[in-house]
Amino acid sequence: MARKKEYIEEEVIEKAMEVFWRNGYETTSVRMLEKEMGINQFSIYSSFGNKKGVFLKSLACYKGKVKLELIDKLQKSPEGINAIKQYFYDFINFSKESRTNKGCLITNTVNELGEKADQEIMSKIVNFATDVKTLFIEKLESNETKTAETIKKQANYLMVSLQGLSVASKMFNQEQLNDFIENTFESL
Amino acid sequence: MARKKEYIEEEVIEKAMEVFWRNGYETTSVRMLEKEMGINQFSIYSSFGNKKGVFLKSLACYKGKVKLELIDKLQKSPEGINAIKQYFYDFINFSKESRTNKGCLITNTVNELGEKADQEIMSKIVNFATDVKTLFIEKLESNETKTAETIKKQANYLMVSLQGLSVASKMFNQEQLNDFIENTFESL
DNA sequence: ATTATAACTAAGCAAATGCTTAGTTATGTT
DNA sequence: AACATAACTAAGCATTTGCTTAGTTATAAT
Repeated sequence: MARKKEYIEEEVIEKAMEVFWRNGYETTSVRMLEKEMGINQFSIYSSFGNKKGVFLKSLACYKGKVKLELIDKLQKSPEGINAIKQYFYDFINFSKESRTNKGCLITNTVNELGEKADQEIMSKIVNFATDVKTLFIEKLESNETKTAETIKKQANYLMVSLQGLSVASKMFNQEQLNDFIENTFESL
Repeated sequence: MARKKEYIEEEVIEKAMEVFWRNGYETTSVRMLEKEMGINQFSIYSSFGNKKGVFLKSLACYKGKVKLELIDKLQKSPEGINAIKQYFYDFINFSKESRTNKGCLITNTVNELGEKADQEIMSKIVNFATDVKTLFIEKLESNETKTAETIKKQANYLMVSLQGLSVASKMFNQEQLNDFIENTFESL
């Protein structure tokens, strides 16, 4: 009946995600997306509605990538707290682009948009954070001597620490990041 | 000989700093600065050269404000590690604007611009971070049982933790932030 | 009072922003 | 082969971006 799409939406969104990850939401222009995604603006708007639409799909794509490269490994690991520690180390490599780091797309977005972030964007972010925290709690529960209160507190601690790692990876060297991770898990 | 300025540069820069702090560098437009600083674009450009010039002065202003409201107190405190802990708590209030937090302007900037930040901006940021870290080291040294190696590691740990607190304060509640701070200082 | 100087106002510049739309091309069904 | 449909190209829209400039107004030394 009609012409076929010359691109695969999942494929071009992966490219878009990379751009947002590198540059942030506001700094990424539709022209940049056009170039990196390799499709015309018309196609972008007909597939994803608007710039925010592209970003929302990019967040979903990021989530998928994190699951595949980080979450699954953590979930499968027989270790408790050490598995989370490994997750911290893995995250650094995950976010590494050449010499420096791009941080975490979620953390980047929170930091950029803060409270004035769009509803839909914010709920996707909170959603993601909750999933990670839940998994951390599961892993912390493998130590049966800890009370529920302790586990809750430690999960909060780890979540904030992870945010710190994301930002710090952009300006601190590997040694400093290692010092951070080692010290972070010393008290747990 | 000539007309007098109708504004005080230090005063209008304080306004500019607030805008950059709230919105980030790229998202802040010269029109926004014009409105908030209460002076015409001509005056902005004649006093500060360009947008980057305004930002550099804003960073200096921020540094002064941090010194006055946070650093001085830390420096004067007779306590060691507990003074740093208090610094963490004080920082949260310092960055608080109504309900949510603006984070730390320095951290915000690192996170936004990352490695592609302008030379001058980056050196101002590194400068600031070094000063804070030096002070942390001084405070850690008040415990004479710690080796230089331990102190170095703990200072790195605290610096990254502080970044985490900055970002996390934008989306986490007070209880979660408290859990973080308490746990952070547990191992020190 | 005249004059040189600099701070002001406001209009305007090219380029970039997010998004749209008129017109063309390919595709599967009849 | 003809047709309906949707994906394509590319030009264009109004608005905003950082920055400039022509023209006016206030100031202080002469």
